[in-house]
Amino acid sequence: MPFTLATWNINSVRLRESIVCKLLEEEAPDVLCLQECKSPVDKIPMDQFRALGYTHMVARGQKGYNGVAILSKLPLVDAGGEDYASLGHARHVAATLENGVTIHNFYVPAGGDVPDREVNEKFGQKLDYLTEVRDAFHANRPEKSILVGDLNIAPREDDVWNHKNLLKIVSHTPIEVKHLAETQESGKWVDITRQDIPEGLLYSWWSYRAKDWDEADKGRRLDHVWATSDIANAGHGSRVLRAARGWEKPSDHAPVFATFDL
DNA sequence: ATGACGTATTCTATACGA
Repeated sequence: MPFTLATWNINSVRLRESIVCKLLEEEAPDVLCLQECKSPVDKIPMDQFRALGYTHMVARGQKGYNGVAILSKLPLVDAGGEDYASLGHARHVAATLENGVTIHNFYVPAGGDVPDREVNEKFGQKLDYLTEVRDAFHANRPEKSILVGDLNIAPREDDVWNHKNLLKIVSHTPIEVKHLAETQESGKWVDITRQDIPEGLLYSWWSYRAKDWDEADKGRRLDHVWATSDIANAGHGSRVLRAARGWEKPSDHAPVFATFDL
């Protein structure tokens, strides 16, 4: 049975409960992975989501920051959440579907402003986080798995509005791209979005600070859908719901979708 | 080059986002 999955950095699930419901009603993915819920798990507004058919949730949360959740119409089994780099943050959760597919939902650290770990501890934490994830996949090679989330790195030249201008901007520096590539390689992950849409500019995030985000279009592709190579050929139908960036009181991220025939 | 905006908590200021 094919299923459709979406990943969305929601930037407060409680403040944006209404647009989460709008997405669930209008697009009806089978599974929705959220990042930056900024809420303890027990304060996520599950009743509204449940009423729309999303009766299953696996989540990790904390007060104020971070937080990841997997909402689903399909039954889920909690497959754990790891505190990579021992930051004490809720940035990862995994769940397994009845078809045996495990979904990993990540919110990788943003990394601060200065791309130098000697002067900016957060940048080092971002690199260390990716290194720990890389080593975990190397030690235990995933199979039948999907990895989604806000990875906070736009790896390709056509994942950003201006490659040259962003080479020294956190999210597009060569060392971050290298760390992300090593993490991808260690799990034999296939970038499903770029498998489906191999060419051309593609973004999933636009800053709140632009006067007209749509007109300026200074975006970055920070949100990703990967799958292990054994199921990558089942992935198709990738798209970014750019319109959601223009909804009322939007997140600065747009949802990214993919469908898997499994 | 800078600053632009938005959210949550510590709440009329600060930390964080990228």
